[in-house]
Amino acid sequence: MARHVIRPEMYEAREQGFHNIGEASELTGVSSKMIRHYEGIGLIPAASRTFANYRLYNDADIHRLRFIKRSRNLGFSMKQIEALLGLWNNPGRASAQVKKLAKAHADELAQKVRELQAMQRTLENLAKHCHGDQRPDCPILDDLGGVERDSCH
Amino acid sequence: MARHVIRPEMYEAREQGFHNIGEASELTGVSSKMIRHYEGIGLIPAASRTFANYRLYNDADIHRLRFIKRSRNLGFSMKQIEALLGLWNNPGRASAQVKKLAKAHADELAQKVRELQAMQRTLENLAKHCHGDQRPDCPILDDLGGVERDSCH
DNA sequence: CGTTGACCTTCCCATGGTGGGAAGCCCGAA
DNA sequence: TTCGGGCTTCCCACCATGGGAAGGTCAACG
Repeated sequence: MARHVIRPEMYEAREQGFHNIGEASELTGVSSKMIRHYEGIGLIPAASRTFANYRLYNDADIHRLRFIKRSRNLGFSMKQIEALLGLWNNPGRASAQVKKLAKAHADELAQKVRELQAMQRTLENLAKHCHGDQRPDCPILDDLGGVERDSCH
Repeated sequence: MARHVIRPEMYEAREQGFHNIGEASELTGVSSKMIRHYEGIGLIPAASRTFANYRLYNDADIHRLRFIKRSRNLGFSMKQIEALLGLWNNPGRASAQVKKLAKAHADELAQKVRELQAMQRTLENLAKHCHGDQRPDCPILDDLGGVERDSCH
């Protein structure tokens, strides 16, 4: 069993399958900036370091970062990801808890979609009635300015 | 014609149809905080003041704030609103310019909707395959963790 | 007239994610 | 040994909004 090396040199860390932050970034799609940030807010544990203070990441760390990346891609917030990570690392979890989180977020997304679609519909409608030429008259500006119009149907 | 009053008292300002920031906020739905902020970033001109340094808003100011509020409700950014306000106040504008801005924003919204819907679909799909009971096995976590699955379409 | 409570003023700080950049140290290859 | 790039920490920026402190003012009521 090897001597308990707390802060190895870079070359020996690499031999043991560790990655520096740049490699971790490439392997996970999470920028170095954000990896440090996630450590700062406690979303990932503080990385071990080389003698020269470089951060070191093992496969489990990479895995965790990929989990975070994928969760971000699905629009989860940091807080939600914190909860998801907790469940992920808890063998005694109930899948119902995970499903509840996922459904809640899906509902948030659906709500957001409805809001954006409402805006979009309104805008398309306004744009449709704007002749879009050199004249200054514009129902879009009229609407934004609160002009009373007979909102054609 | 009345004496040129630069900084009147509150009571005489009110007689002349001015509102303080709280009233302006109620009339427009824009918070006092944001009204001050909009002034700070130059989105609205610096308000006139009473002798005691209270901000004063006339009907044109209220109108402008309503325009901003409505634009925000449609999801326009501050920069876009700045441009819209410029067109609104420019009698020589071409409605084509306004329409272009509106369409561009509508397209942004549509893009955002597509992104959110993709997330939502993925999530609903994952949740569908999660039994959601007391057992820890969970395809949602498996997916987030990057477990290779035969993604049953 | 005085008190009181609501309002106004400026100023600083926080949010959520992400990025930019400076100053200084370190690694690896030529 | 030198040099380009990567690493470290630290601060600042974005966008839009809100919270709150400290202090001055207004309006209404007794």
